[in-house]
Amino acid sequence: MNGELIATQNCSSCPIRHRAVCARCDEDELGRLNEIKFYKSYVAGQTIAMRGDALDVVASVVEGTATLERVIEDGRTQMVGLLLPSDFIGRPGRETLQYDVTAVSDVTLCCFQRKPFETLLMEIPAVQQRLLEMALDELDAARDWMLLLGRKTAREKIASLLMLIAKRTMNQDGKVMGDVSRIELPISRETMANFLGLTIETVSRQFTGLRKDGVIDLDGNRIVRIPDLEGLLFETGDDGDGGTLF
Amino acid sequence: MNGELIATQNCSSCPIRHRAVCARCDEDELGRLNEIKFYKSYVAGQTIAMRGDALDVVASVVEGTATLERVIEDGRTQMVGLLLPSDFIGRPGRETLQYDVTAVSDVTLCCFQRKPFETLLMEIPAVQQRLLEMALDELDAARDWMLLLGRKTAREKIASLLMLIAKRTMNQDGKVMGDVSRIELPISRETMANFLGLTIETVSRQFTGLRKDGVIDLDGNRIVRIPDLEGLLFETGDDGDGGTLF
DNA sequence: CAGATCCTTTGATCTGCATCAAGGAAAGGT
DNA sequence: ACCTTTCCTTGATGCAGATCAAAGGATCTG
Repeated sequence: MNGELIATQNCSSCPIRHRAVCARCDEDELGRLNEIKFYKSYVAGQTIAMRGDALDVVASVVEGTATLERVIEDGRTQMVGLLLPSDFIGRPGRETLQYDVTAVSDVTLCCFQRKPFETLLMEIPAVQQRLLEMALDELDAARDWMLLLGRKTAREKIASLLMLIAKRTMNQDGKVMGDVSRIELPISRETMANFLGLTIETVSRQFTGLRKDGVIDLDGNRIVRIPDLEGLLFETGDDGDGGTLF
Repeated sequence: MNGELIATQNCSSCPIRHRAVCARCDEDELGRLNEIKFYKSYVAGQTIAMRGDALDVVASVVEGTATLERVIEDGRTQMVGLLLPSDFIGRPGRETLQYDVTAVSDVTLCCFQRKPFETLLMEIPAVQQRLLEMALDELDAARDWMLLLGRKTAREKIASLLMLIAKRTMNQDGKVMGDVSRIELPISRETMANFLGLTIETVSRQFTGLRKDGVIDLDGNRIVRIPDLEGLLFETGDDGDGGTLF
């Protein structure tokens, strides 16, 4: 990782402490995490780390969005993880990174040297427990994602992605965050394509298709209006009882 | 879960203890796990549990193969997990099951009531740590699987599956287990199709295609001979430095 | 503001896999 | 051994999405 080191802050001021690794720690444990942590920031588009890199740092996303991607030699790329604030990068007990990590927007990471972090892990069960919870949540999300990649049509894939973004716009930390019928796409057509296992042309065509069918309105190419959320949900092929994808 | 209760065995005789949840426990901790565990067995094809079922039991696979699947209302089915001996079913802290669980072969499970298991989890860090390790391994496997589903061709999917089975035939618990050039497929064409996001017809055609191209030999429809493992690896589209898929 | 670069859309065409349909082979039951 | 059922293969056809190609729109730069 080659991002710029910005500052060492107190963990109690860490904006993600309530959901990230330290969510269950007491003050003493927070202090111990503080001793080994530091912040790094990256600009949009920057490569944070590449497959094969030595994994001597693990980190939590504090701000911004990053992606995990696997790439085949001929250039085919599949996104395998979308990292949002509080998500974790790297895993204890592994020496090298398995994926390319890229900053989609400007990103700030809260980093820990892996070795001392692993030591803390053994001594603070609350962190271990929190990591297990996060890993299982990600596993559920990955499995919903596999259903999407393996069995959904292009239109269903796009609709699922829109629902996912709509849900997140609506609901952040359990708080309703504003008008669901107007959502802003935080990622480019190419990023969507790599997320969904499609080409950018197909993504674009599906957007115009959904617009022509009156399911969505487009305002520029980053703002989507959804007059009828139920109508969109119907397009996803989901049964409505809610997957756990993000 | 409606399998037949067979016997309560001592955990130290549990055939999977070296890799499963109890891998890191001392004798005292094993004793505590023993108090709450019991075995159940299922016959090939039997449904072990269904999406939406109350998750009051978690379990380790002792013997046999089971699958996790997600199903859309119209019948489209995607396998999202292949459970082999030592793999874990269910997750602490969740009330209902997210997937259909089916026995592919005859299956024996080592079960724990979820509530007391969760209590033990808080008290025995070794189990917590082992679960985290297993969850992270599964997450890596799921991500390789996503690359396969999203970006690989039918032929590459089949080749990847064959490599996966070959690797496992070759290497079980670090021990070389016999001739790699002759592998037995443990699953039907339909199961493969649901694994790979294909139809059974396409799976079948790809097998005949690989045979006609001399990449594999078929002996019946469950025995595959691979004269040239490198040749098969080439077909997978992988770069050879090894994913972690199972 | 002109030029360059990047992102997105749209069109034309192609193709890999799905779908529909039928027949063969294996496995299990009586 | 025969019937039934399930699994697998093969063929014919169709279509969703990829590919190839080109032309807007944005955004950035000097």
